[in-house]
Amino acid sequence: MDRDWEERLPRGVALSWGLVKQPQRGPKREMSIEQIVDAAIAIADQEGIAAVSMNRVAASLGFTTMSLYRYIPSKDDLLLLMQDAVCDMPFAPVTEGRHWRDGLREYVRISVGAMVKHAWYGDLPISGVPITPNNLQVVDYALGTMRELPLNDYEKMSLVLLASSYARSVGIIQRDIERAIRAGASPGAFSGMDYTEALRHLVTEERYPNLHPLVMSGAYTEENTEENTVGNDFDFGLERILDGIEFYLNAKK
Amino acid sequence: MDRDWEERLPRGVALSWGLVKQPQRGPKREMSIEQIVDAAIAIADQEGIAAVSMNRVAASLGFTTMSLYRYIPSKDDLLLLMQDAVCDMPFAPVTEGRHWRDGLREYVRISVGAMVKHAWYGDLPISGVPITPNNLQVVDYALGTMRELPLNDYEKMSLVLLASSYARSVGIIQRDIERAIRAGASPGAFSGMDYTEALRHLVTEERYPNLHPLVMSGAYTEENTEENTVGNDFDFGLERILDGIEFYLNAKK
DNA sequence: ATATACTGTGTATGCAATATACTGTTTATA
DNA sequence: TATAAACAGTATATTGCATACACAGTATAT
Repeated sequence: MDRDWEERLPRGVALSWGLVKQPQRGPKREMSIEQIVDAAIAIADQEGIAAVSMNRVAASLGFTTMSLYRYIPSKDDLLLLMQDAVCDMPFAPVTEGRHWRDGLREYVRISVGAMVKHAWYGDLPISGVPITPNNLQVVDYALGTMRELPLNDYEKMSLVLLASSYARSVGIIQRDIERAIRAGASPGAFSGMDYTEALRHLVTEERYPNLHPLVMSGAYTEENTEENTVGNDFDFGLERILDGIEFYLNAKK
Repeated sequence: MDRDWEERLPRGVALSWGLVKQPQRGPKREMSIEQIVDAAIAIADQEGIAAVSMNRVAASLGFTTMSLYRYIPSKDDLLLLMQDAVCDMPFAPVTEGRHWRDGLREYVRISVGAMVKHAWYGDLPISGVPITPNNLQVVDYALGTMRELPLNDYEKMSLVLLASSYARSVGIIQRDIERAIRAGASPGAFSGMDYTEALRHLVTEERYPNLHPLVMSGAYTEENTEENTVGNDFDFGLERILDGIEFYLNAKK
């Protein structure tokens, strides 16, 4: 009955698992961790992660700055909880006969969606392997898509890493595109578009022989064309990942 | 001869391209941007990105805090320059007959190496598509590995995104592993190892049916085994990416 | 009943980024 | 060559932040 392992967890992580003992005496609490995290997320959604300060969050709930520290021991822990909260994603329950490719596609699609909805998510660093509950739920879902595949644990983990890192990158770019559109860019003018002209001057053929043609054609800054919608572009990489997995599975047989 | 595009660049980006005009009059400068960035990187390498403050950097060079602002307009810009400096990577010059798979492997290997060397790199968010000179050099190199392949620009960009995002994720995990080892973890005890025991209690079979077995076997927290070195594990995902590309190339023929 | 563990608050500290004003220096130009 | 303009590094001040600490009031275990 050793509970040593609880103490070894970082405070914020312990909080995320609900491992911090509820107080028995004293006045009733007027807030909750969930409430605080929700308030912080609301602020971040509207004004960016930089607008999230302990003061700001507390004020938005009608309390003083220091009251938050009765619930969450530090701002870093608050950010951790925000991160984990975003990982509470609406994955469809796994249906029986679903193909693994469809499952992984769904996984990436939902992940990207969450990152677009919470644009600040990509601004928080990934500190290491997920160890918070919702984040692990995401990993569990991803693993679930590969349940029937003849792969060992290490292979599966490696593929989860592959898919999730791709989702993150795509999520960041998608977010930037939506930001640019929302900021009033003409529809069809995208992400790096503000810099397209500058890059055409700076990315010289001599110094960037391989990149140069892509900048000139507009492919680099993701200008939309008839044959190449951004969405298709992103799907392309995902399909290559899936192809790679499929190829490996076939080779194993 | 319109130079409008220069003004439209963010200040830090303009700096990274050396577009800011050198002063003509006044006293000789006693520092340089390069010097400042190097000093900041040295601090970050030793004590982490949190230790990098304008005051700290200036003091390490023997100047006052405010003197830095004569060179770099804001701390964010300094971080941007640090990021770009790390992207000055020692890619081997492209040899003629090299196979594209070897090229992409090299690309990922060097990228991961840079992230391990500068552990803080993964703590800086990716703000969007690369637009600084060294970062673009990295992109150029990655594109160069695919020079001979019958792919259009969008396909190539998508694959660069795929490879670089994988490199970043692996780099972060590798860094964590090295950190843990350096922090005195027994060799063979890795990344999430401090939390392994906790996760064994928390990741229940009911709630995490797919993840549970991996946590129990130690595969999730990357415990090393005879058949599965961490290095091999990381290589695995990369080979699947390469397989996916190869599969696609063959299908096109 | 009362000591204890808690609540939210008010105040204080220290650090960080950065604006602004200052003194002294170099150079273009009148 | 004189001198004004543009710059260098500095000193000081402002603002906002995270957070420690002490307080007054409140619920509960003993």
